Amino acid sequence: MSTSVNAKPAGSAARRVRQKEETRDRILDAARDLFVANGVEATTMRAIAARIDYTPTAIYHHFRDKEALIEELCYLDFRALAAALVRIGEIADPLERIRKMGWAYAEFGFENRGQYQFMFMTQTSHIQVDDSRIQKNNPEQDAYGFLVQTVEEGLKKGLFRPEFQDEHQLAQIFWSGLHGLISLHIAKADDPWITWRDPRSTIRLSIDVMIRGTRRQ
Amino acid sequence: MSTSVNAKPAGSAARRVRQKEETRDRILDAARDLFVANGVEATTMRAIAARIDYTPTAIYHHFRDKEALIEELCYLDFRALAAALVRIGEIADPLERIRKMGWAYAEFGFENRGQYQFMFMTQTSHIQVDDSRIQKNNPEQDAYGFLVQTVEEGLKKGLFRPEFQDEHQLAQIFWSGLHGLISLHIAKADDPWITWRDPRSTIRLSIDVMIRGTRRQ
DNA sequence: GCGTTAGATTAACGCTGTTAACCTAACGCC
DNA sequence: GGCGTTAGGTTAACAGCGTTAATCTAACGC
Repeated sequence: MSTSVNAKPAGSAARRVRQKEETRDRILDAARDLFVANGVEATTMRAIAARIDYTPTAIYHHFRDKEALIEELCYLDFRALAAALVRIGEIADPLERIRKMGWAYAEFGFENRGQYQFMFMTQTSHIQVDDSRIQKNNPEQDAYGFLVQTVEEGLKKGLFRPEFQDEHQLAQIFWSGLHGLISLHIAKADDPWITWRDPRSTIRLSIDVMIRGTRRQ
Repeated sequence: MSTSVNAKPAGSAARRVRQKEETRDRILDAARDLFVANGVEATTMRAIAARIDYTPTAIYHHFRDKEALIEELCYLDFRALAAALVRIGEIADPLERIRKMGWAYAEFGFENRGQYQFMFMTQTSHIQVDDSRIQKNNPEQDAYGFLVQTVEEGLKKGLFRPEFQDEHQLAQIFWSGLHGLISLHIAKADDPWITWRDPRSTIRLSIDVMIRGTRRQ
């Protein structure tokens, strides 16, 4: 995954700016690699710096502190997730769209365990992506808003059983059903206590269960 | 929640043993309080020691290191969870038992957010409760085993749709449906991005969805 | 050519988990 | 009853952590 969102600026003396952005991106790439490999907590600023042959202090010229670095990666990953879901928006039937979204969401989680972990499995009460950076309800940027919209469409078409009235509550049921399996699989994958089945097969069944359990008749 | 599992030993010169156990329990109680209040990572050995007026080094006479201390609390909490579920075992109908177990499980999670977090939401690939300490499949000690047994009973009675054959896979669907909501609520409770609904109400609906989605006809 | 600027470095601070060395009170034993 | 042994506790210290103040230096605009 490329770290930079926009193209680099070109120009005569604006090379400085470009070089600074390149350094910034190298920091982000190194941080992502180490976060994914060893976890956020276990990754030190010194290790990130060493990987790109800088001193730890250099990072602080690009990011306020370690938390700001994590936050920036979160922001990029939330956009990447939304981008992975967005072409599914073309599917007309809301239920079928939910099915495909769920599948794509789970795939993102299993393929990007490290990112998934610090996007959804760590307490982020203060690490919050600035509202101004991700446009709420824009499907290209806000995956949760996209799901809520799809559920709302299904509600309007009367596809769900009458006890479901609230698009947020219903979206949260779908979301957490998938998140539960993905996150348990990430946290407890190596735990011999649990006899794990193939997670993708369980995800498929789980989506079926949730759609069958919520749709009208 | 009491930390000690067994009664203290009584006797003439075995007071030493009893006193050591009392200190050990005070360490565990202090650690639990701080873990729950501030999280595992943010809680320092020095803070735990200070809370009971010992030096940090004293803890190391009772626990190998911080990880062993966490592991001990995990062990106690897994037993506490299983104990909270065990009287539900009396309910005859497996589906109704699953419903009640789910409800009790979620209640445990919402009421013990700190414990829940380090029981199910943190990577425990090395922190593993010794197999010899919790008896697998004993409902009083192994909550997951209890769920699998209940699902298995339902499978034998033909209560589930034919595509569900595997008691582990089905148990994992039920478990992760609840875990998803509990863990998202713990990790993202303060995130203004998500419009949260009352979690207990969503849990009730979610259990209904999963039972309706899996039961025969 | 020169003052200014900004990315990078060196050195250090306070904090963390952990350990070696020691201290001391209570034990079993003669 | 005195004594070596034991074990829970302390003091002091180590290496490594995130972070920061002071400094160095190379390139910029004028």
